[in-house]
Amino acid sequence: MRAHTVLRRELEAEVLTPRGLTINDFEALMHLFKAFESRLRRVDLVELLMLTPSGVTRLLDGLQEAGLVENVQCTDDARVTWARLTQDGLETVQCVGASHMKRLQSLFGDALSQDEVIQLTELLGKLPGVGAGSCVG
Amino acid sequence: MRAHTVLRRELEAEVLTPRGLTINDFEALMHLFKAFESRLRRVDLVELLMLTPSGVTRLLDGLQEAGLVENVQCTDDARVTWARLTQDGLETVQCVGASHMKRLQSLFGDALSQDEVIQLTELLGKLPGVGAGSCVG
DNA sequence: GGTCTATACTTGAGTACGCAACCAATATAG
DNA sequence: CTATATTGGTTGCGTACTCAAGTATAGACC
Repeated sequence: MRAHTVLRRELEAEVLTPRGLTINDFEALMHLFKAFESRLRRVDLVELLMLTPSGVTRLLDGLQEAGLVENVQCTDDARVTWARLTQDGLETVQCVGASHMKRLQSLFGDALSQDEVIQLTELLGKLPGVGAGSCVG
Repeated sequence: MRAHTVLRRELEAEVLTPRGLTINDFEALMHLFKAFESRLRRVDLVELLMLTPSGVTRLLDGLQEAGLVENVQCTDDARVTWARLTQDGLETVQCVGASHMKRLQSLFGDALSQDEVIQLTELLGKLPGVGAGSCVG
C-alpha cells in the first residue's frame, strides 16, 4: 500500500526536484501537454490531478511564477481562465517526461517483468478513480 | 498510479477522520499493536511508516496528546524513548482496525475478484520498499 | 582515558496540500 | 425580468509533512 511513496520519492529526487518541480507540477504539465491547444480549465485539473480547487489554484500559481504556464481568458465563459503551457513549459515537459519515463521503466522493470507490469496496470485500472488518463504506466 | 489517493481519502473519511485520526496515525497504532510489548522506537516507526524522524516525532506528539500512546524510557540506551500503546490506544486500534479492514475489503472486493486481490498483493510486494510488514492487504 | 564518528531524537522554518467560506458569472425557474 | 441555484475560481487558516540544523548518548579506535 505504500509503494507509491517509495516510487514517488525516487522519481522526485532524481528528476523533478532538481528542476524545482513536484509530482503534481509535472503531472499538470503532462495533462496540459496532451490537452487540446495545450490548455485546460482549473476544474479539469482538479479532476485529473485529484486535488481540490484550492490546491490547483496554488499549483498553477507556482507554475506561472516559473514561467511554464500562463493564464488565457476564455471568451465563451467569463468564469473560466485557461491554464496554457508556455514554450518553456512545453520544452520542460518534453525533457522531463523522457527521463521520468526512463526512470519509471527502470524502477518497474527491475522489479517486475514485462508481463507483470501489464498485469499490474490492468489490476490498478480496475480500482475506483484510476482512470485511463493516468500519466504513468 | 493515483489509486491510493481515492482509496486513502475514502478510508479516512469513513472511519479515521471521525475519530480524529490520519492514515499514518492509524498505521502507527497498528504497528505498535503488532510489536513486542506494544512498543517501538522512533526509528522503527520511521522505517515502517516511511516518514522522516521529525514526522514521527510530531505524529507521536499527537497520539500522546490523544492519550493513545505514551513514552517509556529505554534503560539500555538512554537515547531511545519507546512509544507504547496505552489501554485507550489498544481499544482504538482494535475497534478502528475492524472497520478499516471491512472498508478495505469492500473497496477492493467490489472492484476486484478474490484472485485479483491476491495477484495485486503479490505484484505490489515485488516493488521496492513494499515490505511484508504492510498493514493493508 | 580522549577523541571521532554514528545513532536516536527534537526543533525551526518552509511547503503542499485540505476545508470552509467566499465572490463572480452562468443557467434555470417562476 | 427577477430570484435562486449551480459552476468556476480564489483566499484564509489549519495541518501533516520535509529538510536542515541542532543536542545527547553510544560505540570504536588510538
